Amino acid sequence: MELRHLRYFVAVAEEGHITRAAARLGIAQPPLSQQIRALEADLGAKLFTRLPRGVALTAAGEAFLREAQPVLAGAERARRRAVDAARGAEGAIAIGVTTSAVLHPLIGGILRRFSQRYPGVVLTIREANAAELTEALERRTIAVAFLRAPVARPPGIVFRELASEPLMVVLPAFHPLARPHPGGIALAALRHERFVLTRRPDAPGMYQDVLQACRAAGFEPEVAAEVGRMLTNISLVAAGVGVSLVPASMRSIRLPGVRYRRLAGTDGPRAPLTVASADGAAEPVAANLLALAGSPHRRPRPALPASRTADPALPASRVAGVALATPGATA
Amino acid sequence: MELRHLRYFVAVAEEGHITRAAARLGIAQPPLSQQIRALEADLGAKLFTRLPRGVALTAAGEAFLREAQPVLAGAERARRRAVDAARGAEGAIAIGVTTSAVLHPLIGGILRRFSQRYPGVVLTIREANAAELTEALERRTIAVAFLRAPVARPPGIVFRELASEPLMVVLPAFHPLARPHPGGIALAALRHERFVLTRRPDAPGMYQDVLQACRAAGFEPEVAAEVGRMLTNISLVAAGVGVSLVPASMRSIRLPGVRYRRLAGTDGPRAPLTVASADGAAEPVAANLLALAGSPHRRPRPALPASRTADPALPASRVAGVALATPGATA
DNA sequence: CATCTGCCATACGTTTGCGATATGCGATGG
DNA sequence: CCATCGCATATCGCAAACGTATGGCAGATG
Repeated sequence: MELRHLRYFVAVAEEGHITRAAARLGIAQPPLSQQIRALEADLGAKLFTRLPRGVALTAAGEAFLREAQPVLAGAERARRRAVDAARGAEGAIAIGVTTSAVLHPLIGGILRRFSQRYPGVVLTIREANAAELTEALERRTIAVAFLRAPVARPPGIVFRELASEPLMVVLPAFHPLARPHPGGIALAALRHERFVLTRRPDAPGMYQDVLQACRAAGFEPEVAAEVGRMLTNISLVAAGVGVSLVPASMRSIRLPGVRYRRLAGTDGPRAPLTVASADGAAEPVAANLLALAGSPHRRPRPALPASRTADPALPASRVAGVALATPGATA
Repeated sequence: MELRHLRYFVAVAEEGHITRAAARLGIAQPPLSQQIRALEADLGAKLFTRLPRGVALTAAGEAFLREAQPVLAGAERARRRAVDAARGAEGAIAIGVTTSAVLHPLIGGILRRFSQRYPGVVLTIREANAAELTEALERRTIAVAFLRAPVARPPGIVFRELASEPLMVVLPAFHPLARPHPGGIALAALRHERFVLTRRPDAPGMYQDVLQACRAAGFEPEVAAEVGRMLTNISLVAAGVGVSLVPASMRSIRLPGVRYRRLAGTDGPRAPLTVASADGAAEPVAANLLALAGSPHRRPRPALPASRTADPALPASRVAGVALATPGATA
């Protein structure tokens, strides 16, 4: 028994007529008669009673028809599911983000566009620091990670910088420097401040970048606190522990008593935004997500003439409303 | 895409190994490789990643496997359902019975054995008089009918007498003839009684038989009441309206104040038990029921030596416990 | 480091069987 | 009674499925 037999049988059953069914199937009548008889012989049961004008289903034929139709539909569904899965339009993907990365509007846009374009994909998002995400990538617990600066570069994991943005000064509202500064705050003006810095255990990253920037400005910063997450920085600044330098998009965190101020100049320290993934044969779903991250939607391309038709794209500062599913376990 | 592709794919997916799957399928390895590749080409999606040792499912393969297995199971189920339906082991049948026929132990036994042997068949039983059942057979509303004496013989309907039994006298308990009669009651002893008879409008049947028997016994019976159903006979006898003659198996109706007495002699009037059905190409389910009715289980066959091993068959007088489903409408 | 082994892919010949064309047979309808 | 309709049968051609033989690549082995 093959699917062809089922297709032919259903056609004949629906037409009640072998010749018409053959026309509908695009084959001649004799082969169709043969296939029907072969099916009957295979089952050991007559499916049709031959009438003078056409054919009619027997009780066995009725029963077989009821089962054959779902089988054919199931076969088509199997094809569709496989194709969808191959396109990456169906399936699941687990990704990881750092708190500071997910606040960047680019990431929000990527996740929003991905979930819109591939509604059949279940997106699981885990939030952790860069070191944990890198390890999760190695274990294949997650397929893609969005983070700031890489803290390790294990083999088999590729990192690609999507964007970078300047660091901003975070100040308590009562701080003298918190008043508006048209040209931004010179880094050297912070030489007597106490700093709250995000600590990445023996690893490069923004911790080093900030230190180097301060040294370039001519002073060694005094560290008031070292924290594990950049969100904590801002809390401590709000508590008056000190000042800090955070990526510009962290402004989305609008704690009371906190002010964000630009740094003076354009050559100040910057925070990268990085996507990391296993190289090798990427799963289609992950490939789609990476493709979306690789072609930043409506990123201004200076070389091109501005002839592209503007569309009602979301303002870049808005964080997209992607549903975040946080799985319980880490392993 | 054919079922063969699904069978092959599932085997390879389950084995994780083309060569082993080929052995399991009883074919050589190259054709299996070809068929898998043909399936992949047909779907336009790779289903396996070729590993140095065996193969592994891709995401598309995983999705396809989840769908392919139910499809194969569904195909096998379709085969089974068709075969069962052809055997008459599955489906539905509507039959009709008269009240007096269904009380006969033979009918009870037939229905009990049928529902035991073919538990997959939904049995619908309708109760009506012989004329209505005959018409229902013509309309194909029912497939088989069990009744007493045929009242009409339309073309295309075949009647077969299954058995016959003597009529018995039904008397009120206070009637002088109700006391035990070792040799039975002679019909002539009823010459002065008033009779309750089952009327079949302008048709042959037991009504005529009773009249003829009385005339043969030398008297014209005085009719006290004519009723439509034999069950009503007994009610009227219990009410003291008169006496009646009913088939012996009607003794199952044990109304208070009613006594059943045998008729004297062996050549008295008898009530047949008849099965009626459409001839032509009988549906398998109906054919099975007729076959069961045609080979009366454990009917004593006088010509054979009595060497058959007795089994704990039910006493012949017991009416089997078949669930009766009475459909609402007649049409 | 060279060799061997295991496994999948490719090549090619054989055969099965599907489909097309031509025709026969039975029943129906005018 | 003849024409028509519809399924069955016969025969042929060809595509495709299967088998045998062989190549190629990557681990495993000594």
